[in-house]
Order: sequence, then structure tokens, then C-alpha cells
Amino acid sequence: MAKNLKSIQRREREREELREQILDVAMSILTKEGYEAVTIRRIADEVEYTPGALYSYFGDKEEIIFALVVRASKKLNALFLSLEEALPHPLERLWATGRAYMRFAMEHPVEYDLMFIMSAPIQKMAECDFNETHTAFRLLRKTVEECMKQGFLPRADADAAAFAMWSFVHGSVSLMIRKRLAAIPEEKYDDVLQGAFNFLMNAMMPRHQEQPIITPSAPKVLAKKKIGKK
Amino acid sequence: MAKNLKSIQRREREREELREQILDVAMSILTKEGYEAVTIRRIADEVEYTPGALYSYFGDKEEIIFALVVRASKKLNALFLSLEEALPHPLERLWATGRAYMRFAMEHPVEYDLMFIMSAPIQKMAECDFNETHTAFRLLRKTVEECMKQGFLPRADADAAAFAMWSFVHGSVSLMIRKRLAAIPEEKYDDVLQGAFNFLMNAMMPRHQEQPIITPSAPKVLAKKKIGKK
DNA sequence: AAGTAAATTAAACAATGTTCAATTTTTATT
DNA sequence: AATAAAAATTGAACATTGTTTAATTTACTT
Repeated sequence: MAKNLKSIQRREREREELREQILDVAMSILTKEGYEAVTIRRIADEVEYTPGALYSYFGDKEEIIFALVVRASKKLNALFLSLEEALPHPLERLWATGRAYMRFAMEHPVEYDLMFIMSAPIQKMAECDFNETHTAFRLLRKTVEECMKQGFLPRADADAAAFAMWSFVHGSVSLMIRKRLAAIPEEKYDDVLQGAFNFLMNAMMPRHQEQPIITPSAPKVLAKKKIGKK
Repeated sequence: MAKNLKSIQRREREREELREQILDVAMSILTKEGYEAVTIRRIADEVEYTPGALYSYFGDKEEIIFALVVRASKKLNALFLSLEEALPHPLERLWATGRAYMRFAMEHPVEYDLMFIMSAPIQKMAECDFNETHTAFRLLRKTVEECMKQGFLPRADADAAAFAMWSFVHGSVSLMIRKRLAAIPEEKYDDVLQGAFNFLMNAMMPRHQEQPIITPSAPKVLAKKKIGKK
């Protein structure tokens, strides 16, 4: 009767490990080969199980995708929270948050797509009360409110203002990620992104300090320079 | 040898009609039941043909989806062009274009999704030199340039400014269409949208005239009335 | 060692996009 | 009007997909 607690704990841990491995593999396939390549059989292959086995770890495919969304959201939220405590000055924090958001999207387009663009996981997102983006938005609104109180932003409905800023950053990166910018050549993406960000921020607060979104020390640019000069 | 021109023309016309009918049916299913319901067999059923028959009208399913994108784009572009010639004043035109864009998206979310969010048709969009959005962007940039020249907007890179504005409107409507706004209750969507639009426009041009995006007398309501009268 | 519970498999199912030989329908020629 | 040629359409098949379930293997408890 007194079941061995150790072994049941270990089994639980092993289950959790396989669960994580499934997600690792799914994310890896998604990143390397795109959504249509993410297949139950393909994942099962790579974790060396049978397709049916996955169904004792996840209810269905959508649940796997949703788990990837949760993962990505925690990553992004951690980033926001670190800025929250590192930058007490609200205006500075607002800027930094905007830049960080865009940088995250450009450097992790697949994760961004999962969280904010894809339609695949929205069923599960509606079912579960998934409040990661909810808390992120509250953080942004709080920052906006502080900026307004301290005179850095024109006073207005904080919900509307926060939504406006979020809309801009989301709009710009999602147009790029989903390649809806035929009018702009791809090599100018970084510049236009930077220019648009500065244009809007300048309009809202004329006295800001412009800072690069994608810094010169970022991997991409460095790589290009090296190739170009040689 | 001298083939009957009349009959070949008629056959051509009949082919074109079926092509259009296929697209009508596909769009109708997409609108009513969502993307996963749009199936070759389902379309074939509704046009009373066999699944294989559709393949002599479209190369593959993606080509059908892409044709829907083309249709929607023509509709939106016609809207932009009508504003272009109706409103010579650039600032007025800029405002009206922004509002029209948002209204179009909120009233035709499926069409908007096809054009600017979905990943399904992007392969074909890249292959064909599909320049509808390209010309729309040029129109916007021209308007922005005129606004700058006449002092309604701060002088800056027109590409960046136009992109900034497009990013904002796209971002706001696509967050709503893809239901990524857990933080905001659905019944407040219209208000927040309006508030955000005004906040941003106010910031860029302090002396503007606020106008509703979704008016109480919007086409939706009118259309319903008309149908009712008949 | 035996028995029980959990995990895993193997095989099947229905539905998907797509292809292609066979057949029907339409058009052109005699 | 009959027949040959061409075009359009079908019907049946394929390979894949997500998912289910009875059977089997594995792990654990007694």
C-alpha cells in the first residue's frame, strides 16, 4: 500500500523531461523548417517514440503549439520585468521597453510569430486564462501613466496611449516577419525600423535621446561588415 | 484549320466564370467557417464539380488563396484611389486614409487577414511581382511628403514616417483580428482603437480635427437598413 | 515470482492535397 | 450526319496528416 514515493517522483520527473524534449524538438523544427514541417510523426521520430505516445504527454497538436507560446511568453516577460527593475525612470524605461520589444521580435521571429501573429494556438489561448500578455500590457500602461504624470507624455487615456505604442511596435515587426513590405528592400529593414521608431517617438516627446534598436555590436551587422571588407 | 473563334471565346468566358465561382465559394467558406474549413473537396462540392476538376483552373490550393488576396487588394486599392482624387488636401487625405484603412480592416477582417497577416499565400506573393501593396505604400508616402512640405508634419525620412503610420494602423487592427488583446475587453475595442488613433495623431499634429473611425452611421448599419426596406 | 499499473506500440481511421489514366463532352472536319 | 480530334471531367488511387484504441511491453509493488 505504501507506494514507493521515490520512484513515483522519478517517473514524474522523467515525464516532465520528455515533455520538455518534445517541446525542444517541436521548436527546433519550427525554427528551421517552418510550421508545415511541424508534424506529430516528425516530432515522434526525433524524440524516438511512436506518434501515439505523444498523446499521453499532450492532448493534441494545438496543445504542443500552445506550450511553445507559453515558453516564449515567459522569456519575453522576463525581459520586461528585468527592464522594470533596472530602469526606475519611466521615460527611459518606456524607450528601452520599445526597443527591447522590437529587438526581441527581429531576433526571435518564430517566437514572436507564435505569440502574436499565428492563428494556430488561439483556441487554447482563449480557453486557458493566459495572462502573460495581460501582465505585460499592464506594465506598459503603468509606465505610460508615470510618463504622463511626470510630464513626458501628453495626458490622455492611458489604455489608449499604451495600446497605440504597442500597436506601432507590433505592426512594424509583424509586417516584416510576415513579409508584407514589398515596397521596402530587405536590406533597409533595420534602417526603416529605426527611422520609424525615432520619428514616432520624436513626435510624442521632442526631447528624447535616440538610441539604436539593433546595435552595431549585434551579430548580424558585425558579420556583414566582416564579409564586406574582406 | 480556321477554328471557330466564337466558340473558343465562349469557352474562355465560361472558364472564367467557373474560376470566379470557385473563388466566390472559397471566400464564402473562409468567411463563414474559417481557414481550416476551406478544402478542395468542400469547394468542389459547392460548385458541383469533382476535386480533380479544380486543378485545371488553379495550379494548387495556394493559388486559390492567392487569388483571394488579389481580389481583396484590388478592393482596398480602389478605396485608396478614391480618397486620392476626392481629397486634394494632403493632411485631410492622410487622416481619411488612416481611418479608411482601419475601418476596412474592422469591417472585412477576413480579407484583411488574407492580405496582411496570413502566411498561407506568401509563397505565391513572393513569386508573382504583386505590387498592389507596393502602389498603396507609394500613395501613402506621397501624401506624407506633401504633408511635410506644407508643414503639417515634422520633416523626416518619408519612407520611415509612412512606414511608422502604416505600422500603427496595421498593428492595432491585427492585434484585434488575431485576438491578442486579453487586456482589453472586446466591447471596448472600438473606443480604444479610436483613442489610440487620436492620441498618436494628436502627438504628430497637435491641431487636427478628430473624427470617428467607426461612425454610428457606418455602412454596416446602413446596409442593414436597406436590406430591411426591400 | 506473480500480479498490477503505467507506458508504449502497432495498426487502423477519416480527412487532406494532389495526380493521372480513363471516360465523357464538346468542337472541328469530312 | 458521321467521325475524328481536342478539351473537360471524372474516379480512383497516393502519400500525408492528426488521432484513437486494442494489444503488448515495461516498470513497480507485494
